[in-house]
Amino acid sequence: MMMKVQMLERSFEEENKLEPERKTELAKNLGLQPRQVAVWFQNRRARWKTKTLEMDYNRLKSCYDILTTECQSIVNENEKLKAEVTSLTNKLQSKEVSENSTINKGSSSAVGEAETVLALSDNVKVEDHFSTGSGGSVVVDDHDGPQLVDSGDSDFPNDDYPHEYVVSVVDQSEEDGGGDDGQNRFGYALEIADHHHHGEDNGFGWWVWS
DNA sequence: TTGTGTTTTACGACCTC
DNA sequence: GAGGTCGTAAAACACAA
Repeated sequence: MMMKVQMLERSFEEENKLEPERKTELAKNLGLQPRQVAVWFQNRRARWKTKTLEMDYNRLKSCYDILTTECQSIVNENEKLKAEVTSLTNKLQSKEVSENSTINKGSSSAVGEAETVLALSDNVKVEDHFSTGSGGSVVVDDHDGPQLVDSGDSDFPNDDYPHEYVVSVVDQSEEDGGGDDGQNRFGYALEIADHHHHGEDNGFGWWVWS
């Protein structure tokens, strides 16, 4: 009996579909009914499919976990940079105020100029402090996640961050208004997985991870 | 020994080529 | 119509209590 199963397994490894000739030959060699051989192959294919689905699930899950961690570190970095922007903006404003008071102590003709400078400084936008003039990349945060506004001269190290990666982040926040539920993250993970690990179909129905 | 969970075998219903 | 998948019942098996 054990021998028969081993032979069936070997035959299944060679080819998981059963042609009529092979079926009758196997049945003859094993002393089984052709119907039994056919049923055995049907059940074996079902078990194989269940197993591959399980493997696919585990691979996707681990990929998702990695991407979730990466995403969280990017969010943390973003928070750090935002805090830095706030701090530097405050410093700049207090410096401008102290300079104005110095001017006020001077000639009365300087008062008008100081008022002009103050008025201008009030209109300065945060983004302006980052602007490099023309063609510079600016990352703003009016959604939950970072958005690449102008990729013309981005500071993203392109070798380390493939295009698909950057575009994916933008697409997600635009589509759902910056939502961050599990489903969107999962879609994101799948997308990244697809781009990063485009292993070829090995004929067994599961991915090969590079 | 027995109750319980898992695996294997077999079958019917339905689908595809 | 042959042969595939899918869902499921029943038998066989493994194992803890």
